[in-house]
Amino acid sequence: MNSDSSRSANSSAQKSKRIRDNSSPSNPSGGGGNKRKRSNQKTLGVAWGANSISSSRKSPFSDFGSYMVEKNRKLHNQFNLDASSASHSGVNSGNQIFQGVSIFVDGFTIPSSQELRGYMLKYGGRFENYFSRRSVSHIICSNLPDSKIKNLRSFSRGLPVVKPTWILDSVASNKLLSWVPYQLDQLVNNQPRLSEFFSMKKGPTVEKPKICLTSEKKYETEDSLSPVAMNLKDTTLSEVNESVGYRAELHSDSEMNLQYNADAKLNETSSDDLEAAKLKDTSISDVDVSIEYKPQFCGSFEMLPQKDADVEVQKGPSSEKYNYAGEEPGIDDVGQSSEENISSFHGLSASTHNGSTNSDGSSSSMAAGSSKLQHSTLENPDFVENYFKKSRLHFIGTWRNRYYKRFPRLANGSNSVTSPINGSSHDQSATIIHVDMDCFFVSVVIRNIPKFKDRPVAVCHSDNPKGTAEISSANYPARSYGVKAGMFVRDAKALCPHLVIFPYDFKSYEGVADQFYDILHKHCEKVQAVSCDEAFLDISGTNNVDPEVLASKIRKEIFDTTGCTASAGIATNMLMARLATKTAKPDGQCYIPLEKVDDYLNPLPIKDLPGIGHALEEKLKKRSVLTCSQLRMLSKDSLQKDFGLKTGEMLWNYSRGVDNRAVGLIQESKSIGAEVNWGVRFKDFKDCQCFLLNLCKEVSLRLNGCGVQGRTFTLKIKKRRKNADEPTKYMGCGDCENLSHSLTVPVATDDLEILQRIVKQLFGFFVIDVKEIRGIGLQVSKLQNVDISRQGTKRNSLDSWLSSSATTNVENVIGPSVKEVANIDNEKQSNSGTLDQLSADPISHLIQMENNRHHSEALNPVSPPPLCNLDIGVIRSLPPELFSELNEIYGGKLIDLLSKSRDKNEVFSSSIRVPSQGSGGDGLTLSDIQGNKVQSENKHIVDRSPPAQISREGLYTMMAPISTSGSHRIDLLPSSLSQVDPSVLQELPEPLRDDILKQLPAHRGNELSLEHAIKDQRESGSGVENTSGSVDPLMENDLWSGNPPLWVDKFKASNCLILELFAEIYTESGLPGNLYEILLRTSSQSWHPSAADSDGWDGAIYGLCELLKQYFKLKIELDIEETYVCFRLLKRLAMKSQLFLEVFNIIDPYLQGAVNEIYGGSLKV
DNA sequence: ATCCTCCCCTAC
DNA sequence: TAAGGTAGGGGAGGAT
Ligand SMILES: Nc1ccn([C@H]2C[C@H](O)[C@@H](COP(=O)(O)OP(=O)(O)OP(=O)(O)O)O2)c(=O)n1
Ligand SMILES: [Mg+2]
Ligand SMILES: [Mg+2]
Repeated sequence: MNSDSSRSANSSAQKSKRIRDNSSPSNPSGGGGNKRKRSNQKTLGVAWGANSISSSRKSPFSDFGSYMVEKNRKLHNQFNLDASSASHSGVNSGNQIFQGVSIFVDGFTIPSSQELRGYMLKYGGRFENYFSRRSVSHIICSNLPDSKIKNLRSFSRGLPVVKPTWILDSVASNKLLSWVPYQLDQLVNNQPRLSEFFSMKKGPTVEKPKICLTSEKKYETEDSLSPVAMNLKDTTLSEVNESVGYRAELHSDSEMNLQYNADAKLNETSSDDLEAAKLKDTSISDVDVSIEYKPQFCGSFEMLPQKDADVEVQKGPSSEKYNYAGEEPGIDDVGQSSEENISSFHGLSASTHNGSTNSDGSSSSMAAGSSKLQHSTLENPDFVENYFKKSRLHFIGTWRNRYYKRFPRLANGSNSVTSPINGSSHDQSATIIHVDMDCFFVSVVIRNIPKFKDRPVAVCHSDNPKGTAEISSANYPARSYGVKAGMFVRDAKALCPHLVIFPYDFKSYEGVADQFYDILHKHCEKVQAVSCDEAFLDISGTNNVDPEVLASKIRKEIFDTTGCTASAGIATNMLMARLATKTAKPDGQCYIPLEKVDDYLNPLPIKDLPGIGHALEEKLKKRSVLTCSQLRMLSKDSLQKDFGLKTGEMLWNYSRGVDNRAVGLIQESKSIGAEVNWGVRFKDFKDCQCFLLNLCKEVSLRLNGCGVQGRTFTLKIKKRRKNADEPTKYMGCGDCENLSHSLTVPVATDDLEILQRIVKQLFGFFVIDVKEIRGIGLQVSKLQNVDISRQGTKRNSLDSWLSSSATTNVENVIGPSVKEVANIDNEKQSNSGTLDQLSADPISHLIQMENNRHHSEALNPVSPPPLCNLDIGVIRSLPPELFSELNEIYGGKLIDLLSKSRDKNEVFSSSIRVPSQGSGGDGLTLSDIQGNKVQSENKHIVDRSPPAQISREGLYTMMAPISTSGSHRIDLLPSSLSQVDPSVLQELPEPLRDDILKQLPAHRGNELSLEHAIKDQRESGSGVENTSGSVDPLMENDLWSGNPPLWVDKFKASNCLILELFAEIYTESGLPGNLYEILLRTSSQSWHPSAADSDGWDGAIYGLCELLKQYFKLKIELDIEETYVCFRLLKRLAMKSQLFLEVFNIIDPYLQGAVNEIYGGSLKV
């Protein structure tokens, strides 16, 4: 038995309908019941998530989570160790050669940074693991690549870059030598660095095949629904008779004449009745279609409102394939000539086709048995382009888009479903009409050839009695032979040798569908389109209309206008109306009043309920549920347990005739895609690439046509199942595994090139031999309107740093903050100016000014802050271009400011360590301590390992989520308030200090020591040493050291996205010391009393954001942990599609490259 | 809890 | 020969 029965409803012998292609005879669990078997072959696709496969990968970071744990543990230990040793030996005993010197070791050095660190520590200097202009006085490095030198220049202006021998020589001579002779000359060693890992060409692939194998094995044993088991069931007509007989009772008398009786239906003699009915209807041709409803045939859904786009689209490769619209849908172009050769497919084809879709010229030219691959993707580069033109499923699948184009007002217009319809949906007095054309495709193609109406007719591509072309639609005489849609033509012919086959006529379908909907809209406001031949009408409000009369009227008008019959069902909800239609067919109508619902449903086979397909039917059959009455026996709970919450409820409701859906809503589409699962055969990767390109073009055009862009891209691949037979169906896909991977990028796009890049990346996620590919699809979701997304990018420039969420009014957040800062500045100015650090951000102001320039109507004009309010550190760290621009704005005074400030660095570093000369004792901030304790092992990894050790894979793995189980999180923060730099605390505004102490009622006693420490700090500046020795466990609970620290909650409640995310990330895995340092420093620095700011937190937020900006920008090169944090932050921003670009645009270019690569190159165009 | 990914199911 | 597309709903299981 061939397992490839896919979606074709095959011959009566293979009645098994389509389970899954792969259904094999022996899985008792049934097709749908299979537990989820995920392919294990996902690889980079889960880079952003799921560490599930990390164990199967070999990389230095294969287990980043435990790595972090271990590292943090070490940090802690070392912290304690060094803290104590520093107070004893380090500070007191050693020669303070390097007093005031704070070095940052960049890149590989001889001696190692470890050794250098040792020297610094021993001789009174400082060693920074992270570069910060504020804390570092000298950069030590042996060699750096060109690009790095350039970077260094731009933002470390003024800082000496010195060779490590300076340290050694100084130690040797026991005094601090001038660093000048040791300045790094322009040598470049081109040492491989982290940044190069990012650009490495080849991703890791070695192990994928292995993974793949296991997944295949899995699949071997799975599935296996027996197609044999479930057959023959519905070939019998008895069922039908039964239900038909039953439904006769339900018919309201008035419609009896239009009814197509069950007996007749199943009877050869039925054609007479049919003819009679038809004639009857035809005779009543008094209803004329008003002109205004004449179809416009603008069918092509890819047409854009804008001209340019339109033109562009028309030029596209597939510009015409969707144009199903013809000049006249009319009852005109009949195939009179074909009347003689009733059964001649080609004869009819010739007349009906009349040059519409055709392109037969090419196909007939082949003739030569140039192989059956003629129509495959092989040897046919235009395959994609041509394929859809001839696909019926494509036609009906895309019809809705064209419909929406015709009636755009329905999208948000009066049809809104909200209150009135919702009300009526639960209202048992609602009245719903469902209308569906009878055997639509057949009806249309024979609508003007009466003599075929009582003969068995089907629409199909092929008349070949041995062919595997599918029947699209069969008329009712044909159905009496058992011919059904989806069946292979050879099976249909076997059942009904005289079956007449007509070719497709998509243009006419389109035209008739337009007429159909014009009529519906004329009679009812609330029309919900289901498909090109089917719709729901909600006529609940209209009191004076008899639903049955209305339905009758509509049907008659449809027939008069189109020459095709329609059937209608009337009931109190959509479910019952639809069931009624089925009963009514063909050419009839049926009303099921509320009180008849139960009687109607009880004997109804569950398969007849919409929503129950083959899978559910089989599952239920196993529970001996065949009819609705049997289904009712099951409790809702058990249904929900077995089938899921929603599905269970649906089953429970439907079996009782309950359906709460409301008619009318056109929801904006959630996804757009294109796929081809026929004729797909590749001999090599090149074929595949070409196909993917065409698919991308197609999708890009469709996105364009709909005026949307998307962020999530899903590539679907049908892969020939192992050991699967050749497909039964000619050029079919046969028995396949369905695989998919998706990628969500930060910025919505519809751009072909970007699409290609994304798809290329996605394709790489699969591990697959292209020869095994039987189908490919690309779907785009997370759609956004194109003008909205454009707006978004425009709006996103500056302010969003402080905006918290999409729903937050930017002005509410920004406005006050900016203002507040201004206030703060003023206050400080009037105060003493001792610390005016960080008050304003030149970058923001620059951008703001830009905005003002371009949009004179700028809401919040802000003039550049007074010179004295500028943060020198920030100014200095600006890239040269920005600096000079800003300098211009300030009339060249910035340069002066810079040179002046060099002498008095203290101004903006009172709470931070002072690079030179630290104010007396150079009080250790907590983060200093921390920083010094940080082992440089990460630096080693970054700077010294051969590139191969940090593969891209390692990077991805690193970014994978870390287990959040509590034990994995190690607090990087100091364990006690007493470890906090007193100077920091000193600067805290009263409210906060009070707040802190209030939070620690049990620790009141420490107030004294706190005060004491502060006092000490004031006098001698060596507070830390004094206090750090006496670690007080009672102080555990303060703002910085709680568990989680208080600041985490504060951040989470800060209404500032970035802070929230940082808090999240911290909660999951801790933060690198340097980031923590920034948090700490910022919180204290930007703390300013303000009337509008009850607890000062807003100031901290603002300050932190500013600092983060610097952080991202200043970083010479992030070490692994920092990279990790940055990635996690970026990933979250990308997911939320907020602030991503703002951050991305200012991060280190290397990092940008890496991120861009992760997003398939969708970022830098 | 809520989201996301990777499916499966359903309908035309 | 033959054109097995499209989109939404939803579930399982994992990440957050
Ligand atoms: N497997 C299928 C199902 C449907 N269609 C197309 C042809 C149908 O004519 C049209 C409408 O589908 P219906 O389910 O409404 O079927 P018909 O209109 O053909 O018959 P019925 O009288 O049962 O509505 O969609 C198709 O090509 N392949
Ligand atoms: Mg129909
Ligand atoms: Mg239909």
